[in-house]
Amino acid sequence: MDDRYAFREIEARWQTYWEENRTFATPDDSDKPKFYTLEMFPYPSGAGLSVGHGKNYLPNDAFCRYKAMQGFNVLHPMGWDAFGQPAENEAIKRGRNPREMVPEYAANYRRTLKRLGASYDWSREVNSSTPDYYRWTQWFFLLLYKRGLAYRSTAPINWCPSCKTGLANEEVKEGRCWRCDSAVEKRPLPQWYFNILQYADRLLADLDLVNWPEGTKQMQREWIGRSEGAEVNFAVNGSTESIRVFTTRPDTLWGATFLVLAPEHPLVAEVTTPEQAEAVEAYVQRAAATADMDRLNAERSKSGVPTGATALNPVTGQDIPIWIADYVLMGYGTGAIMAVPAHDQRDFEFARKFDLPIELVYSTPEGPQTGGEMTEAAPHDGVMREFTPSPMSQAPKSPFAGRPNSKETVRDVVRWMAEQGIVEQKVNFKLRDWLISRQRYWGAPIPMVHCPECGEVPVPEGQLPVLLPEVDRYEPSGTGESPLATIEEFVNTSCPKCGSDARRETDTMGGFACSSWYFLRFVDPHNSTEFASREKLDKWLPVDLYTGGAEHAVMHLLYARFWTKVMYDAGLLGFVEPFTQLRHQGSLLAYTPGRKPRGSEADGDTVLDWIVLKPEERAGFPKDQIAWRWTRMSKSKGNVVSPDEMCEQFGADSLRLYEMFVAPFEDNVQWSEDGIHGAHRFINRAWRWIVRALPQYSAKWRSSSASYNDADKKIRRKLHQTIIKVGEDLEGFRFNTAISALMELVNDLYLYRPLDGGGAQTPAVLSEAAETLTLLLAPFTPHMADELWSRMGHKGTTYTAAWPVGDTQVAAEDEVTLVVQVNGKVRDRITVASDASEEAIKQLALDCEKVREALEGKTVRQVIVVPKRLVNVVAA
RNA sequence: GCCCAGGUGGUGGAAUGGCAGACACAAGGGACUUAAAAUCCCUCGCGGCAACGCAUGCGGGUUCAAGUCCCGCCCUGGGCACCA
Repeated sequence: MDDRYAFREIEARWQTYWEENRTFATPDDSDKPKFYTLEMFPYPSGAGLSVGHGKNYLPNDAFCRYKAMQGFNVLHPMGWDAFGQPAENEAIKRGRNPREMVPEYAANYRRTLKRLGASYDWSREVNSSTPDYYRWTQWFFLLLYKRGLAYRSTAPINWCPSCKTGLANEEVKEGRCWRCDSAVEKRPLPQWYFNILQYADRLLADLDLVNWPEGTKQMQREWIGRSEGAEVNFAVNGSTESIRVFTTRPDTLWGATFLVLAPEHPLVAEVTTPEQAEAVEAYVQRAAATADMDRLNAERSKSGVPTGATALNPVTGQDIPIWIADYVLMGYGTGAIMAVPAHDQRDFEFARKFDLPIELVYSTPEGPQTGGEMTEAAPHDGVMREFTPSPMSQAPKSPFAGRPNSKETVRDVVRWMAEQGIVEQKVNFKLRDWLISRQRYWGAPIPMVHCPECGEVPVPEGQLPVLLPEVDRYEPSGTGESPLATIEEFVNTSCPKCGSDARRETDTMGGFACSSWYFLRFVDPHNSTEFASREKLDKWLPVDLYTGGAEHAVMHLLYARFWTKVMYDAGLLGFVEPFTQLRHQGSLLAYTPGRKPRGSEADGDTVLDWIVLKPEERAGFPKDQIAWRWTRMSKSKGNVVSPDEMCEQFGADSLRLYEMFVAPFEDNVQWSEDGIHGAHRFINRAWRWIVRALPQYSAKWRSSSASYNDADKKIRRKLHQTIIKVGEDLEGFRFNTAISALMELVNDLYLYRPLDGGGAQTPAVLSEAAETLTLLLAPFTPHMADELWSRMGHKGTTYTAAWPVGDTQVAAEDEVTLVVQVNGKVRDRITVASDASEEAIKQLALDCEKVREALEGKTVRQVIVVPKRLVNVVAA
């Protein structure tokens, strides 16, 4: 048909127009209120942008356009998370030099985003791997160093044998590398850390300040893992040493019948008796060899050996044995525990296995009275027994006999024990310091120098950036040193302090350093004297709305919060939380071929039950052994659907509309092309209706003195209801229902005025409807909207047009249809004026023939009238 | 094991405690067409000729009224997992 929407031509035209007119460039000097929104920046890969990215970018783009039309000065930038493991692994896989690959791939992403009609201000584009960017990443490293928040330490770290680098705790998921799923190992290496632990309390408390999904906040709370308790010293018999333990249940100290040290505990060798030395040594060796993943498996049965030593329980005066066991972790608390088998399940299992005494601190009259009668630990039951200190003990008699096993008792006991000097109150966190060193090439070099005279010396700010040298071969070595260590010209330098020969630090920073501040750079991306001017930071930040995947809950989102707080403390920023509101988009899932793992791949206790078949593997793979599954689209799985194909076939507006309509923003979606036909059809339907109305369109419809007939009133009611509904839905990020409201409107418009031009013909109404519909569509299908807007004779684009205002008077229904129920079952319907009185409605309902039939032989007990909804006649 | 989401037609999904299935997709039938595409019309939860009855993972409960609230299960997805 001649009036089909010519999307190829029209989309290209408006994309050119927007570019040439810098439609989306954001001025810094506008009087309008600011709105800063951001999608998590992607790393550019060779597979290009996927329709999966669109599930995040497209709805937020529609939201930006809506905000702009509402009169906000919208900042909507885009950049590239170009440094770090993801980008480097991609380069390795493709045998490319990342230095050349990244700009090429980024250009392809940018091209695709423009093709989707995304409203980014490209003049603010940043790339974290360029020297003018990473100069400031290094500057922030030095800031942390100066503030005592960056330090070097040697400890067993998480090592990915495939990526050949150390990983932060947050980058280990179920014992596997976040990038390649390899089982991580332990390796002792000297590494740089950021002291995020020092900010643990504030990271926890300030979660209350942000509008984030509750689940994500909860994940951060659990990751931080704050735990209040106390530390207790146990004097080792026949030694001057004492063993300090952390416990959250000091009230059960009376039931501590043995101590357990982690195998790595520094006092193990010290306290072990000669008779036990051999067994202990063997156990320590075995524990060191056991993969961390296995050690963390709670299902495993307990193991351990006695050291032969004993310690004094400070409240009972008893000597209790000291054991070592791998269920105690060196990395948490003091690396030693007091075991209370009666009230802790882990200790109970251990005591049973090795026949250690179990002493009850709390008991119930009907429950077990001795440890021997217990079948499991009782952490929360009973009342406290009486404890009389032995003559050996310095401690006074317990005043808590009879108290219930409750939080209040714990609190009171801790206070009392602290007063007695038995314990010291203490808070512990599960959070560990952030390991930032990577033994990899593709990252920001850590700006430190190791001088034989002065020790570690920071590179002076004036010498930044420490440039990443250009190399031919950059693959990780696996030696525990980064490839930079072999580049003499890079390594050899002079000490900034004393001038003697010195070596540069050769590790680079993990990519999460770059992404911990990129949202600041967008406000002043070309500043060469500061990371961003304070004036612009104050104007734009914090980010009002941030969207991205939930998988970053304890990685990027935690790190960025930490850096923000450090910068606040340094007086660089005036806010403590970077992202006021956060939303997570759902993923697009692709139907992906896979196979069962082979024997060697199902290692450890974490069972991988399915492995993706890479496209190259699939060719020769027996068809009947392929197991198909829905998995997230990702370039590593080779199951990416390109938006280019969709734009070619259906147009960007169709793809935009479809990705927003198919499901709620947060939901995962099984990708299929089926639904996009519907979106495409709708666009044509809307286009055709508006185009046919254009001959009668007048931009001056507002001042028309036309009187409205019933059909006019009805369609205007629907129109204004839709304006209100779409606005509300957009505010709530409910793109799918906003679009369905627009579809309803278009369906009604066809009833008002069919394509053949019959039906009602009030030009003012046609004009109002055509114009309003165009503007309501603009956030979703901006190319079509701008084309229609210009055909209506308006200058410029819908991006700068005003969002329609819904008139509640016009939208109000004058009549409503009520459902009439008898005992909850629908029997009839009545139509009444919307302001009808409750009495009148009751009477009408009772007069219905169907109602009278249903009431035959019954007595009406009650009539419930729900305004604008229903009438329920209760009868018996 | 613990913590979060979630379970609604053939499919995606919609429903401030108030008509379950809006809006779409797919399917079937029809119109137009030489034909196809496009477009338009009709049908479309299950059972029943119908009146009606039954239906929101399962079992209870609260309520005049439950997909929605409460209790107990089952299943799926995500996160955490010997953190003392």
